[in-house]
Amino acid sequence: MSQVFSATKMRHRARKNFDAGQQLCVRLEVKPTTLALENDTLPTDIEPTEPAAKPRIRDAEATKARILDAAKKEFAKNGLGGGRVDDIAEKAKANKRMIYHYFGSKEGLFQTVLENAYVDIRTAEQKLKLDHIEPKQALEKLVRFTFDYYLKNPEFITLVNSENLHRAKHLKKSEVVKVYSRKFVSMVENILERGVATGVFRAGIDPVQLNITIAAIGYYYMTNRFTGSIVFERDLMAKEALEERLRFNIDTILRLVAP
Amino acid sequence: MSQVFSATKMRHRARKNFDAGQQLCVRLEVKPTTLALENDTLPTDIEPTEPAAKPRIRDAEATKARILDAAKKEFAKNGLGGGRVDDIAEKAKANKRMIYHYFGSKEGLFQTVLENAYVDIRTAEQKLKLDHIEPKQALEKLVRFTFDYYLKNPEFITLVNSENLHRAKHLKKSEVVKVYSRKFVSMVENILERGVATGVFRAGIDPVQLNITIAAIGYYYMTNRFTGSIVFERDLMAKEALEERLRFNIDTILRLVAP
DNA sequence: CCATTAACGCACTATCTGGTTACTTTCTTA
DNA sequence: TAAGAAAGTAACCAGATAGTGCGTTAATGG
Repeated sequence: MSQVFSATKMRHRARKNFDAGQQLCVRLEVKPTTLALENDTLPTDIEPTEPAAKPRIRDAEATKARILDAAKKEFAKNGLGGGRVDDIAEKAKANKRMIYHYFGSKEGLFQTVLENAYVDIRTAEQKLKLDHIEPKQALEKLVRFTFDYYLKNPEFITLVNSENLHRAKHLKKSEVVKVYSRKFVSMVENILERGVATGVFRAGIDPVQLNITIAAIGYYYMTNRFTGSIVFERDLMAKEALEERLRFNIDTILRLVAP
Repeated sequence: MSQVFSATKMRHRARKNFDAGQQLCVRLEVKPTTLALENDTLPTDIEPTEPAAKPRIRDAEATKARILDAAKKEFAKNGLGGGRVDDIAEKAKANKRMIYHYFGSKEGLFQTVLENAYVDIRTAEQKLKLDHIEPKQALEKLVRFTFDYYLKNPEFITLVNSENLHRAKHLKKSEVVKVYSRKFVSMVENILERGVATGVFRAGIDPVQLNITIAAIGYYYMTNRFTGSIVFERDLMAKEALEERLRFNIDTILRLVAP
């Protein structure tokens, strides 16, 4: 009857196996985890899931990181509105209070997650060092990278979609993102200029429009992979389908910039 | 003190200006709308928003339509998870009970809204009669239509995004959508074939890939109009920006299919 | 004109959910 | 090593929120 659970587990149970009118009583019987051993003689049917007094180590940075990671997954899966703070805390193996301590609110947490996501992709793009590669190859590499990045980081797409549903109110506040974006645009601008000079690209192409198009042909394919697979009656995520799409995308962009 | 509200309004007030422990008493004093005039001498400060005993007309189809319209707006604005059934009922000037009567559940309502959205765009596409136009012009017309449709019906985009967040579980159940989609793909296929025959298009282009690309370059621009305006530091929704983007898109597609 | 049916509406519930209060425990440093 | 700061925790709450039971009212058809 009086099995000992960790307090967290208990709360979880109380929520799932809800028995109207009793939940409060059950909760109040529970003692904090660390005090559990103060009770008098314990029954023998206790499972020793918690070997001894676990020497809990404190690490603010690690906890923050775990929360951010869990939040990224949760928001990516369910959006900002559908994401649950309780679930994030549980997945991060952190107390919900910590989330409010470090990030202030659910929206504050979302903003940090989103900001990090943008910094991540922009950083990865800078690492490509496209300025040092021949223009045509640089462009192909960028198309390939963009497609692969969306493929391997589908959370990025879902987070951005969520943010657009909220009219970019969180991103507006971020100054870092603007700095990174400027660098990115000028990178593509540089490729175009070099290509025009060599005569491999035609002149007069707006780097922003080109950027948008490169992102679009990959982004749309990924974000609509579920409805797309139904509408077009083929598995858009099959290996061959992905390879075919990437080839098509590279072809599209190279034809677009060709003289 | 004893102002007369419609029962619906009253409920709304009770929720916003919540005063714990009193809401029930307030509610119970309220009489149904049609009985409001049975009360004794009315105070003079009543605004005659409801002229007399309104002869409420019954129309199942009209009510359903109002619910669907309100639901489309609500789901488009807040997603499936963020959309509120109470708000839909209020906006539709219908009772929440009717939503469950006609659509079974929140998800059932969403599914109907989504299905209608797909049927709407596919119907509009069929009306273009692209089979009877010269291939090059047909393709340009399709690119233009797609872009304009997204521009004028932003709900379509948000609904599709929401559906993809839920891995297309609702669309999977819809047979109508598949039939309409098939027609659409074969329409583009026909344009391509005719163009190849005339020699204005190159051979070997997959109509599905072309379709995806045409959709992508418009869809991405619209769905990311908020974050995009920040990242690229220009108002993507300004008149000139929209015109420039459309020109760029037409150019992209025509260069893609050119021999 | 009456009775059946279908449209409509109110009050209510079980449960969830973001956020907070009021602590305890561990770490750091003076 | 004492004491303050920082990290961590459980319990709790007010206000939503999807969904329902059951009664009322208008249309319909015999």
